[in-house]
Amino acid sequence: MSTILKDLNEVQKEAVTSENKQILILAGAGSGKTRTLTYRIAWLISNKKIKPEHILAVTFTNKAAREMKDRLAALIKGKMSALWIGTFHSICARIMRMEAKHLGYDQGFTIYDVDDQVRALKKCMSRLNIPQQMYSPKLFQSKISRAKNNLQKPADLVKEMAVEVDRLLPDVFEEYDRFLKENNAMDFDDLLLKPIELFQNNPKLLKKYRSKFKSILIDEYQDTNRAQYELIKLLADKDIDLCVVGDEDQSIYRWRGADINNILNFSKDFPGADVFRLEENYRSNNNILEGANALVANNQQRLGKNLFTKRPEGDPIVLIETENERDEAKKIVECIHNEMFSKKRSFNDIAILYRTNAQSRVLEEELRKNAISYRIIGGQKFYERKEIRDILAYLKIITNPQDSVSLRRIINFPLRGIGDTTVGKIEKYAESLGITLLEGLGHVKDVDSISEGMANRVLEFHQIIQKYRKLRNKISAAELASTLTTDVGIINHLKTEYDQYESEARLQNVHELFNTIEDFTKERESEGLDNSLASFLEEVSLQTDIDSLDETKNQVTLMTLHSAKGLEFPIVFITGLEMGLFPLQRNSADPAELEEERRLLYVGMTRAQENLYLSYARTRRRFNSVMTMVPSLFLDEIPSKYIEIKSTESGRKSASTTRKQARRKKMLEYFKQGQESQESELDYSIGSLVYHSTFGKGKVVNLEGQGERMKVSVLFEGNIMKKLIAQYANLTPLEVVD
DNA sequence: CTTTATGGTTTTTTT
DNA sequence: AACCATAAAG
Repeated sequence: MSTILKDLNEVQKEAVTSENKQILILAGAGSGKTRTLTYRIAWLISNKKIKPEHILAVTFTNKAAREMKDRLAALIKGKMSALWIGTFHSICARIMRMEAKHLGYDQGFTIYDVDDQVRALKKCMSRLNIPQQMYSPKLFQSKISRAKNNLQKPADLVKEMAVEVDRLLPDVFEEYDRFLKENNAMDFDDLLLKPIELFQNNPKLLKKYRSKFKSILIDEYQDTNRAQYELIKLLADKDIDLCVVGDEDQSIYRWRGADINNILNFSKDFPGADVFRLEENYRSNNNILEGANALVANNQQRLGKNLFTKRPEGDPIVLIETENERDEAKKIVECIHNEMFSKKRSFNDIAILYRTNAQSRVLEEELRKNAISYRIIGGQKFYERKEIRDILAYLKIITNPQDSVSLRRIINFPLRGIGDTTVGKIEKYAESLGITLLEGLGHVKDVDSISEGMANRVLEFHQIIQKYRKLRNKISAAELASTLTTDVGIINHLKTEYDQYESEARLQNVHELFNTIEDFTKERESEGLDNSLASFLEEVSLQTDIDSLDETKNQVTLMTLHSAKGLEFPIVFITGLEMGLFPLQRNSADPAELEEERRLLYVGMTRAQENLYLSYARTRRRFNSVMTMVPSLFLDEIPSKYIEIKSTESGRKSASTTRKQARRKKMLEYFKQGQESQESELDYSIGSLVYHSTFGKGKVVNLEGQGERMKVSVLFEGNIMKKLIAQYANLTPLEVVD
């Protein structure tokens, strides 16, 4: 172990070997915080003789957990499978799997994601006779989630008369929780709340876990919310080691309930705690780091620190000024080419970051046109694709027969002639008897007003589900998924209901899913861990996009700034630095939110090791109209001595002071009148060539309608004909050929 | 009763 | 482009 300590600097070493019961490590970006945390765990095991099964380590992503586990295994050459390491959500899910019965849940409970939650809420609203046209289920979803994150129960919410939605909220909330229980389901927030409830009501169990986890370590502490904080307070008794690591300047999840005060007040919460500051940055060149430091210095809510680096000055930060989002994408491609040729970089070294997922499309198109291979994190996730969700719904109802949300999703998919009305009748019948919807299907013959033919179709479906419920413990999860998918007719549906192009893509996704299930079960088996279907579904529900990032492929990475947290790249592009977009419009009014946007940029900038590019566009297509954009105020907060401007045309390089003045003036105008200015710029003509991001090159063969409602018929390569609505299709005109 | 066609709406970030 | 709600068709 002593040899290992050589890899650490003085402060890191002190933090790793501190004997204090409570430790706060304030670790700036790139200061080796994950390293410190990993080494502390190694030190606890090898020097303090704490067994891995007595250590609980919380990371922000599953990927981080996996990496830390691997590093540990290499460091101390011990078996790490007994170590409890994962995200708050996955650790809580694991606890709940074991203790579910104490809260009246079955062990096979389903985890509802936002989509499931909204479906559940719709059902609850109709039970309460609340019209969905007037109140959106999504609004209730976010309000309930917020309440749960703040540890509020329905009764804690005041029925304020001011807003109608808030008056209805407690009732909807209560009904929703009841619904989840009936369905043996928990939403994301419940995963954190239920263990708290469990520990508060069951001192014996709390004691059990307190003696299990002798040492608790938490990464990214600045992004913990109230519920997570409460859980830590419960578990981290006085004689338990608690070590938290974080950076208040990188707190970017306020909107999700994260409370920056958790880290700001740690020393008050745990008087006598040791505080260590890791202030040497090993990642970024000096220009980048100083630029980022200057930016974040504009925030009030921070403990303040002096992050420095011994690395070289490096190249200045490059600011790319562009005309519009397409121009922005083209300039970025140009810069990528430069980097590739002049510095012999590979695609792997490059990340392009943006504020909103919607910005990725144009970037993707340009990259594709230029044969630059890329991967995209987030946006439409693999497990959220329709065909995958449908198969998962089948698997969910097989592991949790109470789950009516999943059942409703697939009862008529593929189409088998069982419509809403029939389901409604059976549901009513089931509710009156207090049985589950699935059981109700079995008794469909007892329901009046359902015809014999219909009842037979329902029974046929019921039998197929029962058949696989019986099979579930006899054959492997992968085998079950694949035979089921064919058996219920999904494969056939995918083959026949889509054109060739789409059908192939979707079938490929389905096979990828089967492979994933197989890999998962085999890996879990070899580690001697739970490899049931339920555990696979849990893993899927809690997976983040970043978790599937495969760094071995040579590709440019595209993702949101939020997803980029914790990563680093030699070259980073941050796009769309415009008022209203970054900082995002609705966030700039509230000073606290503006500070969070600033931290988000800080996080983005500090991902870069050697080269950092910032870009903005003068006009941008947003919400279906072209808007005039004003450069982000954040650009003025980075001192110009760190910046080199790469202007678009005519070398319009005014002195920076005049530029600033102009920008301020424009900003004022912007705040006064909001933003608008539309241009209609859809000019396609019959015979012109266009490019589409999924279908490729094609030729316009017909036009219908005018202006916003114009429809374009395009014949794509491979004789695929598509009729597209011009304003949404996002077609790129190619050179016109006569 | 179910299926299909149509039109309107939507986009902030995510466990 | 995907999703929903609604209306008309089968």
